[in-house]
Amino acid sequence: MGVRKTKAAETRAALLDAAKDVFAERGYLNTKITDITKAAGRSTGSFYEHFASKDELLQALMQGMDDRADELIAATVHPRDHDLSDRAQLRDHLAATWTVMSEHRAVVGALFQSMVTADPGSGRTWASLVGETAVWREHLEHLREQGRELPGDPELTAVAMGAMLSLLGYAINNSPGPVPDDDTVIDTLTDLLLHGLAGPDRARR
Amino acid sequence: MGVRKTKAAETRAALLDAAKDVFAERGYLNTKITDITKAAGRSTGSFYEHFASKDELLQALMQGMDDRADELIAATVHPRDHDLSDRAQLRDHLAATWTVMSEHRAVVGALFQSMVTADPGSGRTWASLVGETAVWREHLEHLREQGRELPGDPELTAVAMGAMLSLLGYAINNSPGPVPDDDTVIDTLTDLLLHGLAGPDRARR
DNA sequence: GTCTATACAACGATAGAC
DNA sequence: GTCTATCGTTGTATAGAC
Repeated sequence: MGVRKTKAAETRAALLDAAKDVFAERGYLNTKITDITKAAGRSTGSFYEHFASKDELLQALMQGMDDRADELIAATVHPRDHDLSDRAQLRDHLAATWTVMSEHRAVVGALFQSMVTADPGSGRTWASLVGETAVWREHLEHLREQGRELPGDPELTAVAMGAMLSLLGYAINNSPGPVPDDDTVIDTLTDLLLHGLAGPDRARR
Repeated sequence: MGVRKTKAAETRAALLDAAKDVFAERGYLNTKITDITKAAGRSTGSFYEHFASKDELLQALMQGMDDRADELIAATVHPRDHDLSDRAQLRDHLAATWTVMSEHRAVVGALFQSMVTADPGSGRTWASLVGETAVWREHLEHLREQGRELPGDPELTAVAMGAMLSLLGYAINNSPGPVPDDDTVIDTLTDLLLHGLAGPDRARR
């Protein structure tokens, strides 16, 4: 790789990196282009050499996150047979999602803001949740095909779970005060989603 | 009430009403002051005679919604003893929340956008969820005092439930495509939160 | 109280030198 | 590719007439 390309790549990387910091601090929507360039030590004009807009930069950040997330998911979870009604497997899935959200909270937060800000008529929030939870939906469909009774439609159930994780994650990751630690949250969500409020003993009562 | 006060009240009401329509159409964040005044058939200057800012108008809308919501909740739900692990009672609580969100989706959507847009460091999302789910938390604490095992800390559990309802409601209320109807959603959420993915029969397997 | 007209600030985006 | 300087747009908020 030539020197010119290297320098350009460095600037691009610097902008992406600075954007993450600034997004974490002020939020995506409140961040101006100049906030990013200032934090990166570059000029306004230079920004547009690499990104057409703030939104395009966000897409690039998301791409980088997805790449690593796919690795994690593919490597950690996914034994060929997945049974979300098995405690260990459900917990693994929730933990994987939660971990990704924690490790990339700046990007996740930015995407969340971007999603919620979209034109109401676009249905982007629903579409986004459906996409994020596609794997869970497939697992639930698989369970249903095996004759297991589920709370309801697999897609709706998966989306509901995703909604819970997403907004709770956003709330916790952006809370300054005392907040439950990751393991506590994951355990609570696992039990809640596995056996509900009635708990595992209900049939014996 | 004098004529002058009446006219002023009418303009105020017209602005509030128009704001709801415009928020529903474009979303709160994408709505400009002039969008509201135009829809209300009033002038820009007149707006500031009644509200200091768009945010203050939103607070007024929220106030009006809360008043009616409190009526509904107080009247419909709340037998002295509340048991969220009782299917009918859980369903009533979920249905009440869901109904309020549906009937006031413009205001709820606006509040949601406003909440998510807030400075990340403010912790407003977490605080807001805690506030909205205070009643559920109390019910869960009551259950725990009676020796019932719960998935986890009552506040965390209640907030998780609220997160699920809030984001799912936002997604569904702003989706143009085919989406599950209210009863289906409420039934699914009830079963999911009552018995989880494992279902009521787990102990017998 | 309500209107019209406008001042003013903020920000996105580009032009042109280096 | 990167910079400085600047244009143009958009939206908030106010001034002053009625």
